[in-house]
Amino acid sequence: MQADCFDNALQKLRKRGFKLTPQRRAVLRLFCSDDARHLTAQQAHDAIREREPSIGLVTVYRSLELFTSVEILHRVKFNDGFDRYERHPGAAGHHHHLVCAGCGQVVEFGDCLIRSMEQKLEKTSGFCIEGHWLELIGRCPECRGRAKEDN
Amino acid sequence: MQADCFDNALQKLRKRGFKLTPQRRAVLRLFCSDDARHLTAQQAHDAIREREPSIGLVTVYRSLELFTSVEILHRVKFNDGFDRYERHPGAAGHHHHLVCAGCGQVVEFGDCLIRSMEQKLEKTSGFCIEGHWLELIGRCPECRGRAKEDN
DNA sequence: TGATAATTGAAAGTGGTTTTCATTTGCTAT
DNA sequence: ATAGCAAATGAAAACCACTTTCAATTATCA
Repeated sequence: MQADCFDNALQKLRKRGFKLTPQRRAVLRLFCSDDARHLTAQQAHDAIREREPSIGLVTVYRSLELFTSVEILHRVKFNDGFDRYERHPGAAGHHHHLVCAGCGQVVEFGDCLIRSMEQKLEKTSGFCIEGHWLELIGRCPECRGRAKEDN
Repeated sequence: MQADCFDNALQKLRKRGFKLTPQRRAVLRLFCSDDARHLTAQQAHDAIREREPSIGLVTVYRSLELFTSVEILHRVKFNDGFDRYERHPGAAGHHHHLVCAGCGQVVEFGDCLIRSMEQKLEKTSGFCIEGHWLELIGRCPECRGRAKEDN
């Protein structure tokens, strides 16, 4: 749990006139904890209910939407149909995701090689490129080991 | 309409024991036409109904699913929530999509720069990378012009 | 401390896609 | 040709992640 993360977010909400409810604090607390990464709304709801059993899934959805709109969180549309949320990376934190096809764990990586591809493409297509979306799918070391055993 | 495309697909279905119904022929005919690219199920249904008014949307979905499973078509999960289908690119035809944020038109491009990124990442992460998914979002020349006029 | 507008939770709604089920239809063996 | 049968179709209902509605609650401020 990073205290700055939590306090900065609270201040951001207060400054914009949003109410600081226990439910919103609970969602913030979760995403400011060190191990909360790439959570789906359902996963976040499950985690929060351990401390706050009465919180509704709908409220989690609404909090995630609100926090995304004020750039406290960042919404990532994964190809499995579940949106995921992570702390907003800020100006310098652009990255992509490597997802394990076996266990679903997610590893982040930078986008060092995409910019040059975009520049080439802008010349050949005439498009002005505004953003990109990259996801790699693979198998983590543990799941590769397990696959070998199964054979 | 490319005759080989159509005939090859029919033969593939027959070989695997699937029935050659008028509905399946109609879906194949559409996707073997030269201008059919990146169609959603709804778009395909609309197009097919002009010649085959009685075909149901459900049957189109089922045909697209079947053709994807036997690698006649390729399903692309776009971030706008609509799956799109295109002719299966075969061994050498791997590519990605550049989507115009204004009009939605789609341009394909090769993936020349991704392999080297993947190799680097396999070393640092220990993952065995099995696939990737890349979509660029931009604005085509026409939509850029229109945006200027509006200002 | 009370007024009030925002927030919450439960239930209902959305929209793309899939499943169910009764009917129809290609295909194969006669 | 044609009967028999499994596979395919169409319509309606179900699915499922997510969003909206609405009445009840609550954080904030005068």
